[in-house]
Amino acid sequence: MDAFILDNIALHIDIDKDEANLFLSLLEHKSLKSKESLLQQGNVCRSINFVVKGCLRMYTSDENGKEHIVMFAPENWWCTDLFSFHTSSLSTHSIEALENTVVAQLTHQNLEKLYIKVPKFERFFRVLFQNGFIMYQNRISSELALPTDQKYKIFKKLYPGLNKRIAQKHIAAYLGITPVFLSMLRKKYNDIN
Amino acid sequence: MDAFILDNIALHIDIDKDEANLFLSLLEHKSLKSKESLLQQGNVCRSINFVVKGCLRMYTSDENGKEHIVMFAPENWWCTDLFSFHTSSLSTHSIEALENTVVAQLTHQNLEKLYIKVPKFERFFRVLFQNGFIMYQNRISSELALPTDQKYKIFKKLYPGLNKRIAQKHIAAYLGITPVFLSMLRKKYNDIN
DNA sequence: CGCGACGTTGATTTGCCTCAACGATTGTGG
DNA sequence: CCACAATCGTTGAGGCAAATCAACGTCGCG
Repeated sequence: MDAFILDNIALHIDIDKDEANLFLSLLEHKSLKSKESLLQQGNVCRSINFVVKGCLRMYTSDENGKEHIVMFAPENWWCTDLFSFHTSSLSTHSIEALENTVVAQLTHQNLEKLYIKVPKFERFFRVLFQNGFIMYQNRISSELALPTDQKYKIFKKLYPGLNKRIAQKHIAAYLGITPVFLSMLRKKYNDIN
Repeated sequence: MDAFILDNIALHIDIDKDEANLFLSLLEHKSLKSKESLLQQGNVCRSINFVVKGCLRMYTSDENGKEHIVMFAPENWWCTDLFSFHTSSLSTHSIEALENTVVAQLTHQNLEKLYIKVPKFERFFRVLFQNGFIMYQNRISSELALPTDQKYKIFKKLYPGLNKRIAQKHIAAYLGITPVFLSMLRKKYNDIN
C-alpha cells in the first residue's frame, strides 16, 4: 500500500529510506465506502488526500442543490480543497467516494513538519501544485473555447477508463451539462467508450 | 522598479541582499506597448512574467478565431503558459498587453539556476503555484455552479478596478459570453462599476 | 424478487448567440 | 488640437443549443 505513494513521490524527488519512513509516519490511512463523505461543504478541509485505491469526486452544490464536479481523483491522484486546507476557512467543496476507496492523508500540521524536516518536499509539492495549476489552466481554456463533445473527449483522455467506472450523471456534472444531454451526445456520436 | 518584485517575493520568503541581487540579475525587463504580443499561440513560452506596470491578458483562440481569456495579469501578477514553459511544447495560449506594460521575465534556465543557488525559491514558487491552483480551482467551481451575473461579480472582486481599465469585450471574453450579452447584463443590473 | 436509482427519449422552454444597424468613444495624422 | 476613421458599445429581432419536465425502460442491490 505504501509502495503506491512512494512511487508517486519518486516521480519528482529522490528520498532515502529514513526520509521515506518519516514521510510514511506522518500519513494517516482511511477507508471509505462508496458514497461515503471525506469532506462536507461548510467544514474545514483538514487534509491533503492521496488515493491509494478507488475514486473520489470533489464537487460544489449550487443554490438549487445541483452538484458540480471540479475534479475526480482515481488511483495515484491527490485531492483537497486547497484553499480551505491552507487557510482553515470553511470549504466550498465536498469530497466523496465514488467506489470503496482507500486514501493516505496528510494534515496541515504534518505537512509543515515535513517541509521543515525534509525540505526536498517543498520541491515535490511545488511540482505537484505546478501540475495541478497546468491541469486547471488547460481545463479553463477548454471550458471556454471548446464545444461540449470535445470537452468530453478530453475528459476521457485525462481519466482513462474512468468512463466505464462511474455513473454518467457524474460525468455530466463534471462537463457542466445535464445527464439528459450527455445521453443525447453519446447517442449522436455512437459513443461506446 | 525592482522594489515591486522584491516586495512580491517577500510575501512568501525572506531573502538577504546577496540573494536578492542574484535574483535580480537573473531577470530580464521588457516594455510592451498596448496590444503588443508577448507570446503567440503555437510558439514555445520561454519565460515566466511578472507584471511591474500595466496589464496582460492570456487567451486562446478557438477554431472560429474567437478569443477566450484565461486570466488577466495587472500589476504584481505573474503570468505564463506554464505547460509550454515547463515542457517546451507549443503553447496553446497567447499573451498580449492591454496597456503599455512593463514585465520582469525569468527564463526556464534562469529559474533552474535560481532553484539550485537559492533553494528557498522552491518554497516561493510552491506557494505561488499553490495560490494559482487555488484561484483556478475556485474559478472552475464558479464557472460550473454560478449564473453569469455572479461570475461577473467575482471577476470584479478578483481584479479590483480592472473593470474600468479594460474593454468590455475582454471582460466578456473572460466570462465566456459575448460583448452583446454583457451589455444587456450591465443594463439589467444597472451596473456602473 | 422488488424497490429505488439511473439512463433514455420526446415535447417544450429558455438563456445566450448571431446578425444587423446605430450611437459613442478612442486614437491618430494633418 | 481638431476631424475623421476605426473600434467599441448598445439595442432589437430572430435563432439555436442545451435545459427542464415528464414518462418509461433498465439495471443493481438488499
